Amino acid sequence: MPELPEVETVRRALNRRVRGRVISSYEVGRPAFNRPIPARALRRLKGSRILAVDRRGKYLLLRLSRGWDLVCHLGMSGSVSFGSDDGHVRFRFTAGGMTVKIHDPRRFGRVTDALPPLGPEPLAQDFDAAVLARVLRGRRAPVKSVLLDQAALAGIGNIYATEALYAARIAPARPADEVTELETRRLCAAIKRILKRAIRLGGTTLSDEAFRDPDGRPGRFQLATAVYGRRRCPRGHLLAATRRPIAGRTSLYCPACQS
DNA sequence: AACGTACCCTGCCGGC
DNA sequence: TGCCGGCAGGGTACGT
Repeated sequence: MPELPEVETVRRALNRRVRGRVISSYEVGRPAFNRPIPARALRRLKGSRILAVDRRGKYLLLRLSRGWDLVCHLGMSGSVSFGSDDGHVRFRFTAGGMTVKIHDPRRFGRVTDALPPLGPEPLAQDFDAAVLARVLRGRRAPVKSVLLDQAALAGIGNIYATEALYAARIAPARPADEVTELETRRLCAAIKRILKRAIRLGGTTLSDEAFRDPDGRPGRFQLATAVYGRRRCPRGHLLAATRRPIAGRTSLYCPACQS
């Protein structure tokens, strides 16, 4: 479920509530996530102070005293809550009297202590068209596949890749290394603009059961999408959905506006 | 190395 | 109304 803007929304709320607190207890759900939480992480959890909550791509990082990070990924259906949400709790901890729960019906989320290799951070100061050009260079795969590849570029998922490619007027199936310099500049600007706007709107909530922030509030970016979740583009063209998915996901695009 | 595919899970939705 | 297939915002492990 959550892409960069949703994770950033969670990060901010979490940071406000738990920074500086010491973890006093935790509980692993039964069943927990699909992948187990490493025992070495659980062993040193209790007694660690949360120095800050950061984010890298779609990962939440709890910066802990004793020099390590608890790394949380919300998978496709994960959410973080302080209070409610009593079903499907896969992991929870209490820090300074505040209980944080990770709720995840599909169990694709994971809690661990190390990050996989990740590409550049699209909202970092130094992310520009030259960096994006390096990401795309030498890749014959569809440009959308490369955007979704977390080792190439961190944080982008299907919603924001779809929106950014529409805004940059690039068809998702275009081979990445055939994207021109001008298009790369448009794509870079679109990625930054769209991610920032989505963060400002608190992320995307596609349905009642979908993403909520830790206080239970839905996002509002779904009201601002140009193509995702729509039938026609803003210029009135009928959108197409690729039956042959790109990178295992269906792709929505406007054949008239994107090439 | 880069790319495609299968797989991991549960819940919802539309079609019959 | 009820059942069933298809689909969903994620990553990972493989084979080529």
